[in-house]
Amino acid sequence: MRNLFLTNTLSHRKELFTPVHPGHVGMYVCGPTVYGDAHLGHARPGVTYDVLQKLLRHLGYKVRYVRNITDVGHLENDADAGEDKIAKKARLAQLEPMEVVQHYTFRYHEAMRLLNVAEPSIEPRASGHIIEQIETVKKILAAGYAYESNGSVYFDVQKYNEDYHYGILSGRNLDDTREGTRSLDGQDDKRAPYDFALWKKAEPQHIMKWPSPWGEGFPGWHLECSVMGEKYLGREFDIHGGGMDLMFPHHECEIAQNVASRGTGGVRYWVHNNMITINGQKMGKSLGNFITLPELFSGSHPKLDQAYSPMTIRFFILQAHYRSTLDFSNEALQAAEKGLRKILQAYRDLAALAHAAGLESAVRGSEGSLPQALVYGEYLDSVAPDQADGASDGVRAIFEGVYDALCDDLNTPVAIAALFEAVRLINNAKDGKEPLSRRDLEVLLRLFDDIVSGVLGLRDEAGSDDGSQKVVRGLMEMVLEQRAAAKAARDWARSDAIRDQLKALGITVKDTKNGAEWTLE
RNA sequence: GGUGCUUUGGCCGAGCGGUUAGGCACAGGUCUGCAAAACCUGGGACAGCGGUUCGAUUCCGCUAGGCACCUCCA
Repeated sequence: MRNLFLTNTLSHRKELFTPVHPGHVGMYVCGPTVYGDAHLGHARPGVTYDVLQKLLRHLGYKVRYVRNITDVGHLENDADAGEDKIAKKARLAQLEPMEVVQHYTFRYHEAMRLLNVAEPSIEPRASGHIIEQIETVKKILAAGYAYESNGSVYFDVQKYNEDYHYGILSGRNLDDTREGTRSLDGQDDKRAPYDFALWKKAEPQHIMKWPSPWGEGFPGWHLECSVMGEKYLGREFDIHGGGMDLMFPHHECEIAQNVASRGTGGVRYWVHNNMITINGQKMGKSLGNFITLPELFSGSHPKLDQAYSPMTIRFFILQAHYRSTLDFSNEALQAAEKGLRKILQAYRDLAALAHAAGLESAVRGSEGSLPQALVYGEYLDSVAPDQADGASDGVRAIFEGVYDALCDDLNTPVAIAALFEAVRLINNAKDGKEPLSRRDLEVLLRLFDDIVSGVLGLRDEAGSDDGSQKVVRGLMEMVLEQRAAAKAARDWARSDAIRDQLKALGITVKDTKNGAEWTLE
């Protein structure tokens, strides 16, 4: 099995990944709080950890991927008067909180499906784990790292910091935190401003509340991830992912809760993706500068010059390293769109070349030249080949370059650069300039199936097969025969008219040496 | 105020102590009835100032700009 290196936020350096249980990986990623549509920022962790889990599977690990849905406990702010985000949305929309949750959970799933993000193995909800959360609060109280106050329970950061290091993940100490913490009104129940809620007392008018030893209330936001991570992955598991903005306080609190309740931080590798920015500034709800995924897919936002397909968004994200900020702009998206098109076109051509050599793609259907998408929720179970024996030097270098890059802290941009080298080879072969050997074709096809389609999850949207595709192909063949006849008769007006009419339908026709080709936008 | 990150050609973005990814855009060429695509070739960058070094874009320091977290945020 190839070595995989990941940057661990705990140590601030790249570490060789070694799982707790050989051959198995437990991975937990913070999912969305479902009180609004997912925006471009949410696409980043979605895609990043999707690629990570697909790579892990491709390297031969059995992966259990847990991604939660936060449907209770996430407050507008930390003051006692802070309102639950979902309860607030429900109040404004005059809906049951669970209606809000249901609606946006569905919308989130739909956006992830379009982005070709595979379903997690388990998708637990905070509201479904109230009992477990109460049990954990009891444990922390029993250990002496929490206190009850007026029906709420708070984590005693000061006490914890005497025995452990609060700030181990984010690299700060309590004094820094103390200085920076702003004083908010209505924090009288807490002993210190940096203490955080494990259990919050519910006001009488609250809808989302549960009985507990401390009265009716609801769990604190940080608690769910500690509890559900332990429940499904064990007291010590491999990877915990999330956005960098969650590092503090969310993940810091999670570690503190873990240590206080079970004596271990619980996570071997903390992985954090960076933010997507717009005009150099973080895209976020509070800044009001975010663009939702449905808006991006339809182009319905004043900042958008056009609609961008889900695959364009996915490719755009993968062209930057996950730990760098990535700046949104129409120019960057359009460049990504063209680059993606180029890779997918080469993939089609590769499949055709391989087909001619008697080789079949593992991904596409048995006929036609379009590589088919992997079905949602599926991933290639084929394990990465160790090497590209027998291939030419150029192909071997590409093969190794791709795997080395992906295994080097998930360096997708470098892997993609190597794939563009392959595109050049494929194009040369297609033009008959420099034919690829059968073995080269075999290795490249396997690489594209495994990596482009499998791990990177880039699929050919135009070619998604829904039965009617076959009919369309037949019709196109007929139409292009008519046009070829017109051309043979040097009836340019007619041949151009056919091409223009097809163009109006979104079908681009290109004349090549081997006859006309067409692509659907 | 505290902590950390960052500054790469027209744009997006990798990377690295010595041979400087890739994509998009641009220019020239091949091909073509035209168009498009494809292919080939090309120009161009490492914020500024010092230092370490045989040699720095890469390491260190300073200056300037930008960003993130410290409050909810992927």
